[in-house]
Amino acid sequence: MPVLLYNTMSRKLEVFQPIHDTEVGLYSCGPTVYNYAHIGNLRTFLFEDLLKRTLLLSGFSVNHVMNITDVGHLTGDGDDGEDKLERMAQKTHESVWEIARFYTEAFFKDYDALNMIRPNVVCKATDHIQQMIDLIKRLEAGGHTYVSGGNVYFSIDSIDDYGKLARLNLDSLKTAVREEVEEDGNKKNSKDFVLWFTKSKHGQQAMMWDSPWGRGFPGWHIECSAMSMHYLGESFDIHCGGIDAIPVHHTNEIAQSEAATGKKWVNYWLHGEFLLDETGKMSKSKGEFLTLGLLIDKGFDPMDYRYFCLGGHYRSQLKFSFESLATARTARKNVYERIQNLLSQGAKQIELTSTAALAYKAAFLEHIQNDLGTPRTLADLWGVLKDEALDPSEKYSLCLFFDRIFGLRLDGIAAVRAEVFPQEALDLLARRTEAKQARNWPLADTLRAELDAMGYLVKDTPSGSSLEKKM
RNA sequence: GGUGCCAUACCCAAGUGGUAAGGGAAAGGUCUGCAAAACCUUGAUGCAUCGGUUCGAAUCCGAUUGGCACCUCCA
Repeated sequence: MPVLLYNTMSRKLEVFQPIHDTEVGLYSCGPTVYNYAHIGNLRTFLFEDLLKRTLLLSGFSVNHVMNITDVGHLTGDGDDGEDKLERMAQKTHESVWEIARFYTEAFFKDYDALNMIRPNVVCKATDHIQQMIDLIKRLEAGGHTYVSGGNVYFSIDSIDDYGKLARLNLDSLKTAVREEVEEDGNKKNSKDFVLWFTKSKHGQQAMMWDSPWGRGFPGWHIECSAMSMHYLGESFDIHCGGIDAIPVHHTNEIAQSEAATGKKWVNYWLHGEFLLDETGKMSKSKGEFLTLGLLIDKGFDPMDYRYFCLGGHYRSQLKFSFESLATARTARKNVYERIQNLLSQGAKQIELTSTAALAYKAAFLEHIQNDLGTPRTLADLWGVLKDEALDPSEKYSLCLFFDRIFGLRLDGIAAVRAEVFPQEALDLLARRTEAKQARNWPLADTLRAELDAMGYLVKDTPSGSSLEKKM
């Protein structure tokens, strides 16, 4: 079955066809490691994980490359831009290397907690300075660069299709420079961008390398071009990232990559939409800094956030609130409980053969392969769980199949809750049962309240009373 | 100022021409000493407003209103 993906370049749904048969080259713009990732950042990585899982389930092999931006990510695009890592280093009095390392580790901790499949290659910008210098040399040889004020710039007027991804209207952009943004007087065209810095107004950079243009550091955009081509070749299949990368970062990547090779660089561009909070766009500087760690501190499981993201389509803005997250948590727990019940009924993983089960599987594939229709597949999941015509093993097996996309760790659910209750709680429960038998309702209710205060829920069933740990 | 996106029930959210997925919340019921839990049932005659195209529109076109994003580091 074909996989349909929305390509930002064409603004259309396209049938996905890799360059090499069934092998897919996938590059995703990784994190900037000067701070924790917030849950909006993580949403984009979740979308990429879903994409990768969909390709894998569809029979492709995926070579996934992700970069770590540990240098050159400036707060501004002019030659006076300050490096985010440098600024954080000044604030915390740690070295930029320590900061980058710390937040890289923190990033992958979140990555694993959200059950995302790790990339095949994780590459740090600082390990690939030579590839960047080589690429700049090629651009220089091709007449696409100029040196001004000590920095090497890419000249967008040296190519004729600048801005094709974002469909930029260059004339109107030139006149729309905002007042508070200081113009970089070194640029011939205001949309030109820096490939190599040797000058920065903001003191000494800790990270500097020798280059043909002097000791300095690379611009942000060149890193993705250099590393993606290094690992995936001069033309590859998919490049993805957040929607904000379209007008500047990806636009500049395309310009320099295609100017250097003279070839079409990437065939499919996929972008994830933003997660919004109550005030609009989520940012690290405004309002509550929402990290996965904060969610966990508030009692949520990373899978709650994963389920929450599954509920919205990746190309739509999604509104985050703790209320919505709690909704997702309840829903997710209900799924887990139903699966637990299936296991209690003796459900096992089997090969699906019935017409009904195969129909569910086919519908699921159709939905996920249609531009990652995760909200629809969640509905498929509920349809399966509630369908009386399916037997427990069929339901369970379908759930596990679906989970190859969902990644909700449904395969880790055990048949019975292996919970051990403290003797104190069991004693209280026993006393309550006695009280009930003696029809001493006030005492029974008091004991129930005590257990509740201890964090245990009492469940009365026809076969007796039992405890459950409150979640 | 320029560009683009969106507007679906109490909330979140699918659905791009054929008569409104799903989840949560809520209500009712069964059960219960009473609760909780569990299980069952119920939900938009309508998809911001107005007009148009069509046999037929939430879905296409136009206008209006409202919200958001990007153009500046940002996932």
